[in-house]
Amino acid sequence: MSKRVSLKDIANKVGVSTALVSYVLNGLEKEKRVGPEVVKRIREVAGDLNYKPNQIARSLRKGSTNTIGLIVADIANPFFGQLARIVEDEAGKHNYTVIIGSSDENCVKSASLIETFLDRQVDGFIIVPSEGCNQEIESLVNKEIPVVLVDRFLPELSTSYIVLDNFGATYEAVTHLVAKGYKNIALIAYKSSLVHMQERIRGYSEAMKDNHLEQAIQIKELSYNRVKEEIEEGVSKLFDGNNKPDAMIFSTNALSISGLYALKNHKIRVPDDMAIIGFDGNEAFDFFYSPLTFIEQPIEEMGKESVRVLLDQIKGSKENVQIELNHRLILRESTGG
Amino acid sequence: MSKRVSLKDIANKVGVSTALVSYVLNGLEKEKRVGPEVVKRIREVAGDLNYKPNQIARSLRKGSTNTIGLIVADIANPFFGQLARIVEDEAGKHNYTVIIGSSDENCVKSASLIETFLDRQVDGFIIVPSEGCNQEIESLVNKEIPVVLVDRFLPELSTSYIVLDNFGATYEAVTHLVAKGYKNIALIAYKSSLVHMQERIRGYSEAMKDNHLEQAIQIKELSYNRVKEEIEEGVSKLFDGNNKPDAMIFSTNALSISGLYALKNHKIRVPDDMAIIGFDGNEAFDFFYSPLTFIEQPIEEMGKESVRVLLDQIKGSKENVQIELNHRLILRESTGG
DNA sequence: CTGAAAGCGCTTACAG
DNA sequence: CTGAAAGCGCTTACAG
Repeated sequence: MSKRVSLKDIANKVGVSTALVSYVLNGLEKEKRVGPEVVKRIREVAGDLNYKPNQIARSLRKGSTNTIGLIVADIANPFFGQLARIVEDEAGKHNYTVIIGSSDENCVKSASLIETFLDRQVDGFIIVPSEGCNQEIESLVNKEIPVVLVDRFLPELSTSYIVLDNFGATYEAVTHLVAKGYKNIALIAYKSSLVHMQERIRGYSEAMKDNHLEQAIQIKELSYNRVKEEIEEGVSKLFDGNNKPDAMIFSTNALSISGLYALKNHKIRVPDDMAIIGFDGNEAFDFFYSPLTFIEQPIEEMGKESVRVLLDQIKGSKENVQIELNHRLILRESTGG
Repeated sequence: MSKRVSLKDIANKVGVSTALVSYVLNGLEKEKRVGPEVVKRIREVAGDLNYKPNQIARSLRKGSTNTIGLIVADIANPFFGQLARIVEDEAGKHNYTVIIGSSDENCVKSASLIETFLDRQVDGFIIVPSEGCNQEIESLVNKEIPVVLVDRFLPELSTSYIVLDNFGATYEAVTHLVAKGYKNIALIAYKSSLVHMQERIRGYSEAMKDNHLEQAIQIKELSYNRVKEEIEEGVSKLFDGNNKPDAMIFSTNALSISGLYALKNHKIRVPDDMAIIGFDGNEAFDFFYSPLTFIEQPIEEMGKESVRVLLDQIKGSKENVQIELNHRLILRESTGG
């Protein structure tokens, strides 16, 4: 491997110190400090030698790496893939690089990713927090390492975060179904104490109560790691029960997809046997024979804002910015057109 | 921010040199070199102080970063998201971190990502090469920087790569359609000189010829940046033409999805008006009213192999490993069940 | 056998 | 005003 060109190589060739080369190449010569012909010569030689600064050395010296650590639940999940793409683009505009890790909603993996990224001296974190990982994130906060939570937040912790108006999203979903004449509305959720899930559940429950449907409340809470098995079971049970639902709301993208497979297997007709509302956009929603009404999240805004807020913190802002973004309910055939 | 603990802090506390601490903590004390009580004490203090090595300093010193640069077309595309996830997991097992960039099939962006990653001293690259970027990748090869191409390769360059048997994939797709009685089979492709696309086109063409259907060959080549517009146009034209196709093969995941939207808009009935074969698995394929027959790629193997081959190169192997993985044709209703 | 000293490639406080 | 020297936090060749 041909050795990389360093500041020293340029300095030797021009006959000045590396310090001066560094000043010039970083545009800090302040003109007066050095003759214009030397500046020109340094630039020339740097160009000829195709000099590229070694960011690792610079990072060590400056104590910052221009790197953001992004931890999502699973980069293969389209919602997080899209989010990661926005983060990548936004960070890139500001000369930051992103390293990405998938936690699988698992606390041990999250902790290990945080540690790895910390060892690599990331300047800040954007994290989709998993259940029960408060401690790991709290320790970042205590160390005053910039961190922005996204998609969910931890109410016990005082951090910046960007989330959806989860309560409003499911509340509106119920309201829409009620307006369409549905009454036995079930919610499919994850078994999770995380606030985004609790808020989606609360939005559903409150809306049901406000519509005097509390006796029809049915919530199926599934385990993240056993969704496929449990959703089949859950759908069967809902249908064998006494108050068979006439509508279902899925509270995440992945649950929606799994739910659609279950409905397909059970040959349940949408919206005749049952109306359906999904979460997040998804191509599969469009090609389901009865295109899905769904709760749309502003992923782009979510990604952009999280980068913006994080960079502010990296630049020194001590303010916690807590943003709730608005959903949009996209109406289609699965709730009666 | 509480200052990080460094080797020096431990050394001071124990009363030895940082060198010794480094040896001990890296398990290189060779026992004899230092008394067991000192080893114990160093380990103790490191634990008490919660010492974490600074990887940036280590990287600068060692000249390697344990970081892989992964460049895909678009991390938000599920195919690349899944690939990235495999790469992340495999790399993690070997203590490597992955930085990801999306090129949008654009040469300028690819070049800029390569440069950024190079400045950050990645130990090697896994790249989905874009059209016309031979020069950038060639320069990596010339600098003897480990690089593995994935999904596609550049025949002019001698590098390692992991790709699909693209020729075989479309060849079998045609064969299957012919066996089902279809004759006017069209191919929807990208306008691209990249070898994976050319091979898919060649597989289609050869299979058509081998089945004496050369007069029915119809290939629509679309621009990556204008797929949505052009596919509508393309589908319309195919249907207005003299030899209206009775079957279509889509040659990528994204083309398949766009194609399904077009078919839906044009109210073309699958498989009665037209049989369809998609590329890659996709949830949307399952929920299309006529579930799609598709060419399945072994994404997991592709990701694992690319990491394995890259790490071999990083460890010094000079051998170029060129692997063609087998597709599987998954038969479903869109080609007649 | 042992451990202090040099050095990776930068940046910038500070001595002259 | 100028630029040499110190130092970021490690690792390891090498002098003793």
